[in-house]
Amino acid sequence: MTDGADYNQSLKLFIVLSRAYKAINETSSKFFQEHGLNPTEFGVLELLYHKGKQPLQKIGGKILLASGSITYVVDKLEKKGLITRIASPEDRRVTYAEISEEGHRFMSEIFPEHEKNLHELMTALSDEEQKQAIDLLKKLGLSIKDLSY
Amino acid sequence: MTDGADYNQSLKLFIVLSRAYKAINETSSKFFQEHGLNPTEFGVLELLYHKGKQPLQKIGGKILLASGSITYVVDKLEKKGLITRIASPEDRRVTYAEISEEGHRFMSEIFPEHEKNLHELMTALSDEEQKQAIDLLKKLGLSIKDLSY
DNA sequence: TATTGTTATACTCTATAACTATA
DNA sequence: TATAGTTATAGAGTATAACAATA
Repeated sequence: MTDGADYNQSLKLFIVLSRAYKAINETSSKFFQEHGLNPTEFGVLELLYHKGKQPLQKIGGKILLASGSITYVVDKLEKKGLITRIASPEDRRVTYAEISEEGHRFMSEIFPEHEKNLHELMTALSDEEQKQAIDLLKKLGLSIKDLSY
Repeated sequence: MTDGADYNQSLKLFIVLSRAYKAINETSSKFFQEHGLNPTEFGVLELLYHKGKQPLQKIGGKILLASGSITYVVDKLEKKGLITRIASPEDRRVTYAEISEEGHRFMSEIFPEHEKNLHELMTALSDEEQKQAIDLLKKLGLSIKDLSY
């Protein structure tokens, strides 16, 4: 195989990867929006739902958002009553965001629905094919992360 | 296998798919930006580079952008000297966007570099694994598109 | 001095609606 | 009437920089 063909195959992989991602993401985003959230807000809420309270700083790191933007997103979620700010007793510079009772109830309802939606979108692939795809994409994603250091 | 486990696997596939896509996309976006373009502008330019001149209307359809937004993007590319507007002789309502000589030179330089970057990002997967990934993702992407009709 | 989070501000991108000109 | 593209406008989301409080 020539290098040219190789390049072409990588481009093709990028294209099908983009299309699959965008198709799924579009569906998910619509779902979030129906529940009054944008993808960033859902991401923060999901983080707090699954990993417990987090310093704002840390949320910014995980969601890749500047500190000023975190304040903006956290404000919005707090105004919706889905999270609360909690001052850290150890370090008074630090503020935690924690999911509220209402937020927890909310996520308990919509997260399984989100999972179900994803499951339905994935039914084109058999169980075994999904496993293969997961392995390949995990390998790919991890290696790229390594490259970017 | 229970339904629960199934759902979990779909979620996992979504997560690794998102991570891989975002990692690649971030790298590509940075590359575009280094050359003065955002991903949308690159997308339009790539379309014109590979498919020849297109009515603005049609560009909007392919890139999924409202007509007012297309005007905005095309304006920017035109100001950069990378494309030109051409009035249609047959239907005077129609305007084509065509890549300029400068735009063509520009793409002849950066597109192969873009491909090379992608190729390097994909080297974690063997030739055979890339083929598998392409098949799986194509299958997935197509089926989701079908679902959304 | 460095770090956390907030505030103020500006910018980019996109959508919408009203419009012009053509068909 | 319908369509293509433009213009004007507004809004969401993000980044940046200056700042206050704390370490």
